[in-house]
Amino acid sequence: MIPERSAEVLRAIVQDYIATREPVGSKALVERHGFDVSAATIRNDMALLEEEQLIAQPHTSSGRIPTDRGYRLFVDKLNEVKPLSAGERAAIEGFLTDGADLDEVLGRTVRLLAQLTNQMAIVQYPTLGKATVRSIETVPVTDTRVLLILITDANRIEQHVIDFGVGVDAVLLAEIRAKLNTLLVGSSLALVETKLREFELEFAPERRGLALDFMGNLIQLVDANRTDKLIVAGAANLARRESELGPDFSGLLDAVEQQVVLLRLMNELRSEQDGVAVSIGAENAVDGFANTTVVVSGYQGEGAEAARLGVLGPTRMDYSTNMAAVRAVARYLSKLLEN
Amino acid sequence: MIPERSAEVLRAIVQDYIATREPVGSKALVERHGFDVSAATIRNDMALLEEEQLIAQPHTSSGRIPTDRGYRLFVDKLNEVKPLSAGERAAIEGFLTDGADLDEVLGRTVRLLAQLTNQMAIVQYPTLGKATVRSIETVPVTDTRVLLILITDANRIEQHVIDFGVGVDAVLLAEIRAKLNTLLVGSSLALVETKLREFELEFAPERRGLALDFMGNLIQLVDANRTDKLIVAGAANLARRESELGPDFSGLLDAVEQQVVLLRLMNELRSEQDGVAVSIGAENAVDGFANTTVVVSGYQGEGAEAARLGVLGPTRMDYSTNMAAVRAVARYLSKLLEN
DNA sequence: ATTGGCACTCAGGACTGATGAGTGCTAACG
DNA sequence: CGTTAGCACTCATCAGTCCTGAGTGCCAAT
Repeated sequence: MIPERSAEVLRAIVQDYIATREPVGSKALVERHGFDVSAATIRNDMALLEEEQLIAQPHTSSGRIPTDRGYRLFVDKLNEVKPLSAGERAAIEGFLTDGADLDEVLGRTVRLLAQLTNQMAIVQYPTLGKATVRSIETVPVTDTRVLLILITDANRIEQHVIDFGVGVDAVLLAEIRAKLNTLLVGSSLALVETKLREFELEFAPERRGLALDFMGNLIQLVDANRTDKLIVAGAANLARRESELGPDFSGLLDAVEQQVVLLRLMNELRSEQDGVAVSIGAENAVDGFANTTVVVSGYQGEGAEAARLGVLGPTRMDYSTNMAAVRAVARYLSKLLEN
Repeated sequence: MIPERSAEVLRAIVQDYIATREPVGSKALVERHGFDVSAATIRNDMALLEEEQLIAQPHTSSGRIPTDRGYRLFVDKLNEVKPLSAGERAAIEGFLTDGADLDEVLGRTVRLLAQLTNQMAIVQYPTLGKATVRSIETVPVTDTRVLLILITDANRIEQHVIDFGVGVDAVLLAEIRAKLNTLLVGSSLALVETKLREFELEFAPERRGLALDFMGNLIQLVDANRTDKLIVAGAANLARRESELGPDFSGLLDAVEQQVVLLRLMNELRSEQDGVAVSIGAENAVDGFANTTVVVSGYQGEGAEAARLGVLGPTRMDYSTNMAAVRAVARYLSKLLEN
């Protein structure tokens, strides 16, 4: 176990390093943090911390910086998530007013989070695995094309244009739609595909072409709903601190654009205390993320499964502020979506 | 007027500079480009080019680099847009297969363009000023919410959830919808707002609340359509060449995220020869874009007004390849959208 | 108009020594 | 035993110096 004062020293090192972006030495530590011991004593503590691999020296004759493990201990044990300032609370409430449109709400959320933390913000769309079908609608677009609309009880609406290639018999289409509604309304999205597979045979052969086309597209639509989707804001914030992000900054941007790595990262993080999870540096276990930290929290929409939101920045970030902001925004968003 | 050989020298300088990213000197020029004159002669030509502000010296004793004006002359007069390689053509055709969904097609397009040019790619959604209303549909979502759908003859579909706050009378809603369809089908989007304003009074006072709400949302939907919208891909390509983009790279990313500056930039560019327009460095007249070049071309969707697509990169870019790629992708996309 | 020759400029690399922040260790202290 | 003062040591950083070589501009000769 690490003695009380040594832990205090670690906390001081992390705080100073985050503030100044310079390795911090024993003398500066005593001066700036009012320790009642001499610099030499602090040095002994630092030797201990170094043995535990919580801090490291960039060069032999330089001060110390926290390691990933050091940040981890700081986040887990030493860091008190400070409450947001009144201004920040006001910003959240002002920004996240109600709006019927999910896209719009999430778009505002992600920009708010980026602005609040000065990091890159990420919001994952609610996954719909547990949502159920409320209704299936069709709207003719041209004589060969039909807009297929899927409405779920999570108030989410997905649509897709089907191009049948040939002229569509409106009556037949209406019949198919009615049958599918009867079959599917109220059932969970996860079950739609199996139900449809069983249902195929109920159509007379001469109608089957159209029906199959229809159902194929419906399955796609459901799948599209289950595929996770991210929106991102504040790439510029990342660029501004590029030097702290290691050599492969463009690879990072690539990963963000591809989304797949980010999704994995967010989904692997199970939130611990306070609903906020943090993954630091090498813990990310992804190429190019060695110098980045991801702060994530979950949020819930009505009916929808939990999804996640968070920020991404250099390991040398302000953990207090960012964790507080992520937590607060996640809560507000959950509240907002419940209406 | 600039003599034949001097122009040739400028072309050689631009090509070498783009290839090597180093200032190019007279001797290297003679060696690599088979000029039949001595280095001293080339130096005289360079002195002339410098007088015309087409090239400049970073340091007194260094080779020359092209100025914005130099690039401009190169693009206008000296550059032959080279045809795409067979592989590139294949990539375009393979990538841009048909798909009924506009979002999807444009998304694929922008990624393709980013990959083809190794720059950041931008695609503007087709503006709908000249499109006409094909139909207006409504789909109930909950008892207080209705999905409003606007379908235009440009095969574009926009939808928005209206939250009436109170329970909706389905019959009344259907009536309103029918009336609006009668009124608006076939009329251009630009006229929708005026027509609606005149129409307001035709509803009996007790029905007016619902109708006004409905019509207000419809106007918003049309407006949303006229507001230009961009999608972007390949930010990582930009980051990879950050050093060439001047000091304020993060400002650039900011501008891209805000979109408004980019939109202005794209819309100000009127394409000249070959349908491809180029704006170089200071010509952009926007803060932070001093070291970037924007290559833009227009494309047309059926019925829709021309929109634009292009790439953004450092002034020191491969103009031939990028102009060719932008032109080719714009053409393919136009062809694709006509179906 | 072109060319060879030549003096000149200057960025960049290599080397130097001084500075100072910061360290680890040891011996003394309470 | 924890703490402290003292001290020798390390090493990044900075400024200064010198050197080299690529590249130039100009001039007189062709």
